[in-house]
Amino acid sequence: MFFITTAIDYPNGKPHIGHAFEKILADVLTRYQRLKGTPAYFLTGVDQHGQKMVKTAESEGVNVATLAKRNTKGFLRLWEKLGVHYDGWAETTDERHKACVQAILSDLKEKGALYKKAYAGFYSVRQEQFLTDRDRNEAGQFGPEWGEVIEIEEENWYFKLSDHISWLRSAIEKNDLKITPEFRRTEVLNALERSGDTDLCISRPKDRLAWGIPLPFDPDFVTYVWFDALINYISFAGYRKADDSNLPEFGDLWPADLQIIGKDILVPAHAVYWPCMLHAMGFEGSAMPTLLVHGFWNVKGDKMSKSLGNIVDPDELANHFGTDALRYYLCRDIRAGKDSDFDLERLVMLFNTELANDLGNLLNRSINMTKGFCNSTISDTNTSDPADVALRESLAKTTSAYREAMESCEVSVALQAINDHVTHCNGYLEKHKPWEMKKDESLLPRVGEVLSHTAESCAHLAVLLRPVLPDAAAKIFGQLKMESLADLTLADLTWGLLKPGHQTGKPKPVFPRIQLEQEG
RNA sequence: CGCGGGAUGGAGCAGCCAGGUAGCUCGUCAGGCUCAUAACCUGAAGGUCGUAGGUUCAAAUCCUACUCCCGUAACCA
Repeated sequence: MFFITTAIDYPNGKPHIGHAFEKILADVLTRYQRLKGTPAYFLTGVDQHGQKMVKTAESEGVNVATLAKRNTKGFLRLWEKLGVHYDGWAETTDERHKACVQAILSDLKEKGALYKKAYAGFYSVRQEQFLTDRDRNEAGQFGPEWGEVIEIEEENWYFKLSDHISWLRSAIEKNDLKITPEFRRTEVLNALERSGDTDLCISRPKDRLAWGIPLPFDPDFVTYVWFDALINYISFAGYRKADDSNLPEFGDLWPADLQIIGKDILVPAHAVYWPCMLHAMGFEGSAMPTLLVHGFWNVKGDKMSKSLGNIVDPDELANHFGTDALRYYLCRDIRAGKDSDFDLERLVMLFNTELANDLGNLLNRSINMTKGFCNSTISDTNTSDPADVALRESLAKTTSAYREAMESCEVSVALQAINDHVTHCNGYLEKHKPWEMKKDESLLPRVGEVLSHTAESCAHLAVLLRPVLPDAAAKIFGQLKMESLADLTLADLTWGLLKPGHQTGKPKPVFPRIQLEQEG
């Protein structure tokens, strides 16, 4: 089973375009595995615990549990709208998750991997957090933004992270823990080079933060983010599950084939803490996951932020431009782990040119002419005309380039490969001009062959497009009267899907052009 | 300071790891076509590939130095 996870989001507000991108990417890669015929399991969810949630709840004057529930619904609704089909849904307030977290913590305590110690430092009462030297201003003082700053001492629980750092380094060097793209792996190794031998604080006193999972061996404390949120990847995969939990079999899923995360939580959370936690629990190098790190969507060169007020709302975009346009754009306009700029005009441009003008129009003209000139009937496509052979070669090239790109999670490159064949097909039609040929009755058989070549191409391309645009692909299958293609695997994607004599359907634009409203 | 990324025709990007006619999309200009979603096709203009050196028969691609831009700087309990 191919196991894909994403980061779990804080539902302390509405999901933005970055949240949507990550989930769509995971959805696309999951669907690709199934297209290959590989069983796949996609886990995503929300992290409902933590200080952020408590603060937001306070500022909105609602109970934190209520806030979590309400905002989680917003995420669920969006995933439904965007066609993000997950198999497992992780919520950190889930009792099954809590039980797993507590079992793990008890174990680690037994093994001596946890200890309690006191820490003294400067604490901001207003911000409810300890301050470090980095929070000091140029004058070396804690500025007024922190409010009253007092020096206090507090006990907490720590995880012996330092015991695992040298193991981690070799695990990454040996590629037991795989990190893609490559430059992110370099970054992690460099970070480890400079790492100290400090341990990781994993608790908060209950009187300071009660919204979390209590430590099973010290109920005055709740576990803090790491041993809560990160554990979701295994707790919801069935690690140490109860018999009646209705969770999957852990052995079927772990290790995760792809853990999709943003660049912000790679170091230290996912590349340091997480593997070390797993190692402490007894997971060996062979049981380490693969991390797929993506970049961010910026807006006109700036990071998206509430203060700049440039947050892009995926829900609104889907309403205005449709799910296809949004999914296509997010998959098309960002490359392997890099940042990209979100640009509405490009979203519209890419949809209109590549989907509406090129692919959509190719399908439309092919079916339309087949209907008008050939009685909607497909001809034999095992021909030997050089142009036909070249077309089939182009398709084969596209298919293999697509596969190679998808295997390395480069969805954008895979879509480019699809476009290449679309362009070839449109040129092929221009060259043969079936609309001219049909005037000569003796050429009608050839007209059928030509049109069947482009129709067959559309069938193939729609299958390849299925992971990214499942609904649009289904529409294409419908117009070709080839609904069964929705279940076809890559291995069965061979020339001759449309049999001679097959009747195609009625043409109807699959990707209606987006008309930008006239400015006023 | 360190670490990572980037600098390629008007715009956005690929190519660089495995040196050998600089590629894609959009835009611009000129043609063609009319089956099609005012879509499609062809051709053209436009780049000394950030700067300066070096290696080589040959460098966008390798090496060195530098400039500018972006991100990040993990123990924050």
